[in-house]
Amino acid sequence: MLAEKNIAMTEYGKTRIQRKNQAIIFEAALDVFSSFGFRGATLDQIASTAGLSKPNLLYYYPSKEAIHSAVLEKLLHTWLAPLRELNENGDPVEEIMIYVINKLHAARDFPRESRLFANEIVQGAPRIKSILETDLRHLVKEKTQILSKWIKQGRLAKIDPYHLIFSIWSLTQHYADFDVQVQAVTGQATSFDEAEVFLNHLYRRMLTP
Amino acid sequence: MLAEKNIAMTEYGKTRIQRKNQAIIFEAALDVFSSFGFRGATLDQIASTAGLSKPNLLYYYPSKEAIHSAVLEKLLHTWLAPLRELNENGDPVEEIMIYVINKLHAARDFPRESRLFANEIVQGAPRIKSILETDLRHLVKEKTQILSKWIKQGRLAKIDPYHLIFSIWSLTQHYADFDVQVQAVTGQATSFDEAEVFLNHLYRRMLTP
DNA sequence: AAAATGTTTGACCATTTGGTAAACTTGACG
DNA sequence: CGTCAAGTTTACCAAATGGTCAAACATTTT
Repeated sequence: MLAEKNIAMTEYGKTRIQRKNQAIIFEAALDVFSSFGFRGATLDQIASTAGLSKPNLLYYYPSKEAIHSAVLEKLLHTWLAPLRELNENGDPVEEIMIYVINKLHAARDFPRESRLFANEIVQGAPRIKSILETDLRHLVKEKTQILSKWIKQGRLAKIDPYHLIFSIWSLTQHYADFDVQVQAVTGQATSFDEAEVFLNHLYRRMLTP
Repeated sequence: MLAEKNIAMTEYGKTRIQRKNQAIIFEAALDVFSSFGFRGATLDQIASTAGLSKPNLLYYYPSKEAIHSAVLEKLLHTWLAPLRELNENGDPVEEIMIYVINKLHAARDFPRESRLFANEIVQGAPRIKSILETDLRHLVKEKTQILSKWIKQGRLAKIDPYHLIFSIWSLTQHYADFDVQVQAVTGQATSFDEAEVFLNHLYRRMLTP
């Protein structure tokens, strides 16, 4: 019955205490997994970050894997939201700029989420490969078709739509994932305002037909 | 005397066997560390990849840390080489294009090195932060001054030189570090030729004054 | 060939780590 | 208030892991 309960709880907590502790664990896990990757993170670390005991963690989630999956899955959804909003009926360059800036702000506001992702993918995405190959792939395909249409209509410069999307992911997430490097090189806290100016210049120049 | 010997050997092997085995270990360690990160990698894994026993590994390197450091340090040197070649006396746009393409080819030809780096930095660069803050920082500063000069001379579009360099790192290494994602989304092996066309378009458009 | 030096291995150790069992405490509720 | 379920903790376990060591095995030197 423990198992059933835990599976059920993964999606929606039931009691007040369950809700609270699951949120706490979720936060702690995000913190630790994003800093150290799956194998680098330990249950003790997550437990102590959450202010709970290790067996107590395992009362709410059946295993380390389960915690990681829970965090990762919830993330995927919100992480892809900005791309979903790319609107066929808007102005091509402006629509893409909105997407770029949204992604940049996501990197600024949710760096842990970005790094969790980066950790997973750099190591071969063992736990989310299948999702990338289905959900993400379909979403991207859908959006590249819009981009291709715009290009055919002469409203967008002739560029490879897939590589355009990759470039947006890469350039925006870089400010979260490689933040240490950016800070080490500039000697200051990362300026997302500067980044915004830069990306604005880059994409307008590149995309205008 | 073991310790002394090992330290000395780290840089240049002495006997024939030392040279051979150190090269083998180095390769194996690069393989394993780049796939799983520092904590995700195990000595047993490295040993079996190298075709040696674990104690035998530790005969050549005093610790897991030491192996990792050795690999990482040797890498840093070659990894930064392309940027060093940015030549003040060349044509601005062409010089940058050469750098971009060199970096792209490095990502294509040395993906393990790129991923090792990515793993390290995503997790806060605990082992190379100091190098980033000194060597890398100085090198980048030097090169941004060249870029700034070119901009002032009107030979390059007005963009932030630091962010230009970040963008090059980000866009090129993306094809190595996030290769799984690229392949999952496109459904094919990553086409570096397409990437080259894309980056060529992007940077020429962006940089031409 | 003997001695000296270099290389490899099997057996072992201490610590860490994911996970469990059972006792104990707390809270919900009639 | 008393009972029962929910929640928490203490003590523990087995496997994995980084690392040691002395003995065995090779290779080179004399």
